Amino acid sequence: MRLIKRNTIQKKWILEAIKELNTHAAAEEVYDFIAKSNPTISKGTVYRNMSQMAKDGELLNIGSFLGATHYDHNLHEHAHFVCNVCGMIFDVECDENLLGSLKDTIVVSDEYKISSCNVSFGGVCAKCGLKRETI
Amino acid sequence: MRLIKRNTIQKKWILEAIKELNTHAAAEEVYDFIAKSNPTISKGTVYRNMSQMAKDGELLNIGSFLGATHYDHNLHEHAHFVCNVCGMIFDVECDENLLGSLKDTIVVSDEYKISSCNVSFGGVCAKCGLKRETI
DNA sequence: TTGAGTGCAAAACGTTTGCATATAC
DNA sequence: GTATATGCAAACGTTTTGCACTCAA
Repeated sequence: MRLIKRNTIQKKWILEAIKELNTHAAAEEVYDFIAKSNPTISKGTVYRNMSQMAKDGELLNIGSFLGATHYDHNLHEHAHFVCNVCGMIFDVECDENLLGSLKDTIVVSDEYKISSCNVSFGGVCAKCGLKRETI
Repeated sequence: MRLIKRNTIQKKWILEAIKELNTHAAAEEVYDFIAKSNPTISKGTVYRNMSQMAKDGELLNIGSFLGATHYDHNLHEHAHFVCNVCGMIFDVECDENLLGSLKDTIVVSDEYKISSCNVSFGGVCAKCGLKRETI
């Protein structure tokens, strides 16, 4: 277990970037965004911090889509829609009670202890759907 | 669009392997399993077939966990639990109606068209929980 | 002062791809 | 016979890692 935790400026940049981007960003996007104003930051630092922050509950790991792991600064439990064409991720407005109660309704098992719940939908977004029709 | 589809022996091996393994296998595991008896099969073929079979609905892509994409031969809609320590994946018995109705209850949006739904839980399985206690 | 965290570069990992060959139809 | 699917190996993009150095506490 980690006992001491330092507040580095890099970690501050990363949290700010995810919030400002507001696109359920992957590490690469966050790195690119920060590097514009602070080109000395390293990719390793971004990857290291983002996965640690997810473990610490400061970010939500919402899953791996189209090859990259995406994070959410919105810690409130909610679902996502992922466009399988362009990779765009939308927040999904679904029955809050239903989603919230999903965890409680599962049959209790002594095989595992649940600590997180991930609901994601896949499909095609309106923009990509239109593009396809015109081809 | 693919017009013709051939039934190769490799595809047969792959489907058999996933069913026999019955572990929500990733491509690497399937390759290793087949290679024991048929060492000439190539990884590229396994990857190509598994992703195509998922698109065709012959397999279910249940998501990317701990770095690899996992598939299910059980096409019936159900949820999964993933152990964040050992990567073991369990089928989760949860209220069937609840899971089935989740898709229907989401607020209709003209931003996207949903075609798949993925529910996964994360945590620690009993085996890994025990190991931790003894450390 | 000191060790947690950084920057850098190399490597690891899962996956995709190009191409000549083999094979299902 | 023909074009799809294969085997192989090289390449790709994401992520992890080792190491010397920096800087927050």
